[in-house]
Amino acid sequence: MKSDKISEFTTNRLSVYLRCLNKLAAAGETSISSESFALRFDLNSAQIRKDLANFGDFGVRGLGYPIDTLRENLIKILGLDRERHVGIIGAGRLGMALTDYYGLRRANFTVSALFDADPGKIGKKIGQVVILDIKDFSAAVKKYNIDVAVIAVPSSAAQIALQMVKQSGIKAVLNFAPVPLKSGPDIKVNSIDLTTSLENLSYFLAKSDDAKEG
Amino acid sequence: MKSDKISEFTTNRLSVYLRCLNKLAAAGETSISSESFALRFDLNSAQIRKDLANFGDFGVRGLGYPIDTLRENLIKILGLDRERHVGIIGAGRLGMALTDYYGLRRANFTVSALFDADPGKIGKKIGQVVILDIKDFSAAVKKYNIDVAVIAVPSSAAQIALQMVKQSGIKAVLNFAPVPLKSGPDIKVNSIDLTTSLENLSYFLAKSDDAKEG
DNA sequence: AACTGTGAAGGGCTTCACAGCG
DNA sequence: CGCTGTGAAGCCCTTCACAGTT
Repeated sequence: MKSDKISEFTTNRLSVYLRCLNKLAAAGETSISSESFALRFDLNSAQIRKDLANFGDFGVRGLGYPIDTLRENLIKILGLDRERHVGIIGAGRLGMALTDYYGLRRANFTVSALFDADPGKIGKKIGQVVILDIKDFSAAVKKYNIDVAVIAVPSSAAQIALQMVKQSGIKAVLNFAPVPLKSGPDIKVNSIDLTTSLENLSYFLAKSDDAKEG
Repeated sequence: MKSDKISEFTTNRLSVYLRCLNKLAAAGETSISSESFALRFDLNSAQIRKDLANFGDFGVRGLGYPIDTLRENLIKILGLDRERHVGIIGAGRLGMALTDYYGLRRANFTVSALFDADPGKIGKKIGQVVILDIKDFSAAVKKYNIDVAVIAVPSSAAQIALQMVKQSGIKAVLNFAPVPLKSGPDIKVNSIDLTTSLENLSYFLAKSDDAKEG
């Protein structure tokens, strides 16, 4: 184990590995080789061995990786063994859809509150989760021990929302607004940019069109 | 202009550039240098010049890039000048939220239909968009000229959905199911993996926790 | 003088290939 | 013999540095 500086490519793959291991465990499998594991993704087996070797010697030469202990190790490495509290900023369609998104629960993330500026929304509930006034954000962060913020507001409001998040002391942010945010050090902002994904598909299709036409 | 093989890193940045240019144009700016453009993202100016130089000599030495013509060029390059028709598979919360997501319209994508297997949903409408029986998918693809599919079904159904999409002849897919899909050549599958993004945040927080504890 | 376009250098992620262990 | 763990090679993306253009 020599975890210097782990790349995001690596940790993202660990997340994928874990989901696959969960399935294998449920199917009663007890061990797997890097080679047959790699076949389940579009990966080279050395990639998998290297990824895992960053965190420990989990494998057994001649046999492969024991599934149960590898699962437990990945859960610890990814921090999925502790509960996280999430505050979602923006109670639009996206914010509401995320509120009872099962993937959050599976990652041990609990949505503690939704926030919005619209007086017509404040006080309403999405399932168990209440919509609070955005003005009470900092207070709610302390009250509910919120450690992850989700930015689900229009692009024009995203930078201000991030500013508020930073001031509240939160260190981890998931951003859905399709704008480059100035974050700064010591805080992690993961952006999910639907617009870029769509335009990337558009580029691919346009390229194919052009190839056909000449 | 020597567009051999353009990397996805490049096209994704082009998408971000374009959005910024739209803002600049709306603000009445007429030209911008790669250096001051780079400051708006976390990028090196050479990166921007190289990205653009893949597609043409859009700049003017001594002056920078004219905003209007660069915008028009990026729109053409990304294929945003032609309308695309989208079919969304899965009329759950996510599918419905996407149906009237403004980002789709902005990229010149029109949602033609939603598809679901639940008889209780079939026939209902989300705004202007009707929910069709998934069994009629291939017919609807032809009828509406659908060229982009969005997979918004549970993980367990995602691979089957993709199979159906392939058989219908669609070449571009946006997948929200957090599973590695076997796609094959000649078809482009962009996955948006919320689970990985969340677990990546979890990893970051766990690492910080550990650093504090020793 | 200002700024683009680009060959060359640099840096990082992936793949190869094999030593070493069970 | 099978499979892991890993140094070295390969490959690709980014950054540097500067010649060339207006």
